[in-house]
Amino acid sequence: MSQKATIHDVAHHARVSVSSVSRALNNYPHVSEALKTRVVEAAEELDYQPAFLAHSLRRGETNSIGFLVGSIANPVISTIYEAAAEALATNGYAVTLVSSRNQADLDIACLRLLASRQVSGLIVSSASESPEPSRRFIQETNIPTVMLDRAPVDGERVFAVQSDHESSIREAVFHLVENGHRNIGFIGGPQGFYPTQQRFRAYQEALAEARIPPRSELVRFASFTETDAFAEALLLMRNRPLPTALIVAGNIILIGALQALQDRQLTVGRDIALVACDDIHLTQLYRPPVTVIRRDLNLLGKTAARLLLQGIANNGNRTDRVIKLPTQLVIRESSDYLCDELFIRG
Amino acid sequence: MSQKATIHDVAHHARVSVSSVSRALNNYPHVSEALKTRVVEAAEELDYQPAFLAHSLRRGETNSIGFLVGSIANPVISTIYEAAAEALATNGYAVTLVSSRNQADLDIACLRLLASRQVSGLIVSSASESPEPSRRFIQETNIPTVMLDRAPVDGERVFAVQSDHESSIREAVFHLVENGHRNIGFIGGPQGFYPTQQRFRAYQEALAEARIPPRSELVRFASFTETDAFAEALLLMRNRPLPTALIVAGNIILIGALQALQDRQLTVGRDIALVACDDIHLTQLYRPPVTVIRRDLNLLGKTAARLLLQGIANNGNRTDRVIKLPTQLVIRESSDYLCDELFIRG
DNA sequence: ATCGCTTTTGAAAACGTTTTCAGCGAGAGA
DNA sequence: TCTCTCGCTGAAAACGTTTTCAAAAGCGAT
Repeated sequence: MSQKATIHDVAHHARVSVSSVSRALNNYPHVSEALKTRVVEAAEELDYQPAFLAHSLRRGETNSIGFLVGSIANPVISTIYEAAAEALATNGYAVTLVSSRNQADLDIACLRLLASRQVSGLIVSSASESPEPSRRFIQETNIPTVMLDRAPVDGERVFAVQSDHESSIREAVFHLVENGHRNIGFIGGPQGFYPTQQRFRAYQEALAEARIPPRSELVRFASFTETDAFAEALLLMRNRPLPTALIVAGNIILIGALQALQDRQLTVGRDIALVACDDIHLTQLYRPPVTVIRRDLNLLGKTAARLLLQGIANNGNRTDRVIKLPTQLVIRESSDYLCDELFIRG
Repeated sequence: MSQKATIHDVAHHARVSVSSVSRALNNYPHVSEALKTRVVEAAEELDYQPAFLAHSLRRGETNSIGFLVGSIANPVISTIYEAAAEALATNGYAVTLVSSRNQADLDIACLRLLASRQVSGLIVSSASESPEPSRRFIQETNIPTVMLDRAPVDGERVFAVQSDHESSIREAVFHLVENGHRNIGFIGGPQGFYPTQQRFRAYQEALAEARIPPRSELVRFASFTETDAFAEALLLMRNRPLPTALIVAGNIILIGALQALQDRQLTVGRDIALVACDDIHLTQLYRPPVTVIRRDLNLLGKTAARLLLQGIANNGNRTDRVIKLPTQLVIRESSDYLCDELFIRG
């Protein structure tokens, strides 16, 4: 009673063999009612809990999945994590979380760690700009994997769940153009970062469609730190022409951008229109409230978990490989006004 | 090469016994240089990685620690997590994170899950209001545990790292009193929640010291959701007298409180002075910037990791049981003005 | 009664390590 | 030369399960 009871103790207590105990407790066929009840009673009496390690070693499956993030301090990621982890937990999986601290070169080490722990599946939301080694690793290790907001890797059992950044960015650009803006700035994350690529491309295409010539002085890319975003935003504000509107592609970037705007004494919603990505608390509470491209982070996490569980169960059969979830432009005061230049030009 | 190489393969390749391979790779004494180099070469050639499960099963130690949180979407917790996890990772530990979703009754299930995974240590930052079963469980399971901002449990190897909420709350109260406030409100988390208790007690004591009679109409407690905090804050604002200053004990609570203030058309820094806990991005970017009780979350996480590692290594020897980290009142515009009533009274 | 089939059970192998135990040389002391 | 120690190595046990294999038991049909 003081130490952990093993399956042998249960077998001894119930006066049966260990194999019978295992069968009885795992609901195998061909085990008599009498034996089963005796075993269950004995197990309860001894408070028997199967040893996870021995179980997994023999079974070759750990019932745990690895979650790789760039930083869990990012509220978007932590929300997705929370949703995915809940879904996974209800299916009996524990999740071990590792953070690469937004350092691309640490990604591969984190993946190796998780693989060496023999996780049954992988959810990857790392921040690598040039994920070649990681991609190859995932590919050849063949652990069922779902990538969050990344281009899917070629591989038997690699899935992806993405957000439809493009359509909402386009919508945002048109919204700004309609309000008279022609100098629309863009600050994104690292250029190799998939969501940044998607958003930037949509931004460019929408501008072209609106017959507004692109100006490189109006776009900047930052790393994942708010200090860097702050610096890049300041640089953007030093250029001429000054943007009358700004699309900020990322919630950490938004922090830096807002700092920069305050630093330059620019009033959001009057001097400059602002559109941000992801509806975090800050965007709602900021004065004026900031226009935002919203997505259902909860759904994103749940979908990732579902896809992964399917991938684990289906054992490589063909299912949907990548799912793209919708986004939604929520217009708030930060951008809901007519640009001065509209009148100047008009 | 296609499948994983086992220690037997290495032994065969190097023409030695498996036991020698194990000894050579684990730097045991009494192994000749010649044999060692041969083994190491063979291991590298086969890209041998010890099977985690077998290793842990035999060794009786998983080199992984469990982290229980109420919600990882709370930015304070995720920051602490990030710091602790980094320190643990550099010491060779992986951490499996489980969230009780702020439901006290789920705490015990989460702990059981982690215990069944045979974690080597535990960091607990759950939100249980009445953690009796959890406390008992931790106590009797005797896994080295550090509790974050909780009253330490009695147990051989249970530690705690806390923050000195009291002194800064006192300081905050005196700061508000000096500025002429006498109706100082307080909104906290659940009453059984340790940090709330500490903060509320300090609030009461400071008021008493300033010879301001306590008024129950000025204090409210909320759960961990911002919607509940919003509701409680609204209730507080319906009472009379209206507070001229408000201490908000928690970052999630702050969200709800700010929503309520905006809802009631009260301008922070003019109609009402605001002091919040924990310096998140929002508090710096809000206009006016909000006065805050800051603590070094990074240090908190690192300290927890250090304490836990000591607890695991020392095997129950006496070390510091609880460490209390300093906090710091950072006065910003949200409270840095004189209260109107000062003049009315004066 | 014997045979064949099905259900039920136990013994033992297997998972991949670490650790214990014993054996084998070689050199030292008697 | 014989023993004793000491450094090194291999065989095998152990960790706690699951799974395979074989055997026993029950049972209807020949």
